Amino acid sequence: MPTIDEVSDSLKLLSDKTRLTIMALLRHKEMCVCDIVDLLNTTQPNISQHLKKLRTGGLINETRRSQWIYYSLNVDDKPYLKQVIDQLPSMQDQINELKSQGCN
Amino acid sequence: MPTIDEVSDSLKLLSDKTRLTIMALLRHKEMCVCDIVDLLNTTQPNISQHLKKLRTGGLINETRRSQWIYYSLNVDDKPYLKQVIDQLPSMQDQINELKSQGCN
DNA sequence: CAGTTATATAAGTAAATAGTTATATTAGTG
DNA sequence: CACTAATATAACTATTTACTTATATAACTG
Repeated sequence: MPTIDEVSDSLKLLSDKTRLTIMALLRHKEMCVCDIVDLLNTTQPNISQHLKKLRTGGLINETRRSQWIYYSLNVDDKPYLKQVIDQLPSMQDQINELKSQGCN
Repeated sequence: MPTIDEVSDSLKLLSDKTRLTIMALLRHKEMCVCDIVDLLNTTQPNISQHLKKLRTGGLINETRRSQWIYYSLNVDDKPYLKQVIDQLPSMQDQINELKSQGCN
């Protein structure tokens, strides 16, 4: 059973619109920073900072593959977040739109 | 399917420690303001303001019974919050402790 | 190694937010 | 109606937070 502090910390991370959208994106597949920057309408440092918070908070994983750093969901150990994340709206359309271009 | 904005607004309400604790309390039973003030360690105006936010955000109901205003959970229309709220730690011990005194 | 791409970090700013103290409102009671 | 109890509102303050711009780091490429 998680503590109130644990839950509120996790929810604080998810309660920001930009970060929640990132989570909704990563639900589909792992992505590198430039993918996310292209999909959300904001700057690279902004995304980098949000990713760092999600990473530090233990909600996502980071793995470098040559020059790209890929981020992916890491919420299997937080069952109390499962339903919220599972029920985020699909971002498939936005992802498809981007596919024609691609940041790399 | 809720929108990102809906979800992030709800999560913002839940992400505050005081408000999340209030929700954890109301999971057990409806309570009036003075009950909550006694259980959490803070002031009456602080609780009143948090209750107002939860109320405006549609997460709790308010009903007056003579001089007391009782608050209760109102999350049945938000399935994406169910698991988070269901898995909040039990507050039964704290509630029992208070029962011996009672604010009214 | 010089240039370029991907990402992170730093520093600053404006806005949002939680909490406090003081006061208002509403209802019950003698 | 005066008094008290329960709750809400207002005004203020300190802190947090998201975002921006500028710069640093790291990896790849000719």
